[in-house]
Amino acid sequence: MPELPEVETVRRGLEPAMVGARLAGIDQRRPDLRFPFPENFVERLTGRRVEALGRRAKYLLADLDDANVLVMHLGMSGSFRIISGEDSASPGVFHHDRSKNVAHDHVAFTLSTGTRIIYNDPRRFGFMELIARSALAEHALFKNVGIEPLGNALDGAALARLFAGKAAPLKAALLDQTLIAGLGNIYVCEALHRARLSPRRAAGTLARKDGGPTERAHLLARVIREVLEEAVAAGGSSLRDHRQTNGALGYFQHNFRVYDREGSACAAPGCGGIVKRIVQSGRASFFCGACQR
DNA sequence: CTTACACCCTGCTCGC
DNA sequence: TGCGAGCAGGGTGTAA
Repeated sequence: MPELPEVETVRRGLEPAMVGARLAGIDQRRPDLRFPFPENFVERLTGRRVEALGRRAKYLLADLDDANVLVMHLGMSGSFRIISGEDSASPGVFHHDRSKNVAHDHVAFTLSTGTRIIYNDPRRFGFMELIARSALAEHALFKNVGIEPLGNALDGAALARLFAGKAAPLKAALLDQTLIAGLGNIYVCEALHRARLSPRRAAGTLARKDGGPTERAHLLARVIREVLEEAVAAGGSSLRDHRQTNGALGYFQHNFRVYDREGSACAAPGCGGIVKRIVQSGRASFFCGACQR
């Protein structure tokens, strides 16, 4: 489930349970996910206190009291759930969720508070890494990561600067994590619809000849921020993660205007177009051919 | 430098 | 009902 809003939702759900607690026990149930776990993963984590839980792009970053950072990526199918403990229900985190196949519970953290936090990932495209905090920014995982779309750095001028001269389609440019970090397939489709921009349009067309932003660049920057903020407020989108209880998690999927809505009427008032599905660089793009240009 | 594509892996849905 | 094909929210490595 994880694009920026989903990862941020998970972060907010885990934060009250994890921050301030020690990792009293770690149950690592296989040697690898997408990549091998770090050497001595269990030994290096046991007894560490979590000082903060942050997010960069689609990565969760747990600051530890030994100046290392536990970096966690959810891949396509990763999720965390919280078992028992004193914590209250938290959005974005599965509590006592029986819909998860425990065969895919790959890591379980037992906290000093008694709470257990379990990482489940059927496809195993996620991974965990331990990196010295001082080396984080220059680490291969992060040195080329682009700007945060919810930070102050994203505006029309930034988009124009990043996209100037690019022949690549807007869809590909927005998915490129080295330019803007955290957007994924859903929110790129949704943002482009809100900006009435075709996913096939060349990214460079959002910059003027002098490199400055066009009106469309300002609009796109604004709607990217808007759709991400709305999705975070909704607890992200839950597509294939069926929840038994706790309606607090992820209802932004009900607000999709184009994603996975091929054949539906365009949601734009008075448009009358039909949502189309095309494939761009191997991934589905949903858009209205009538109002997105 | 681009851009395109296969691939990693499991599970679900759809059409026959 | 069974079965294979195709597809899925991500990222990387390779090739052209």
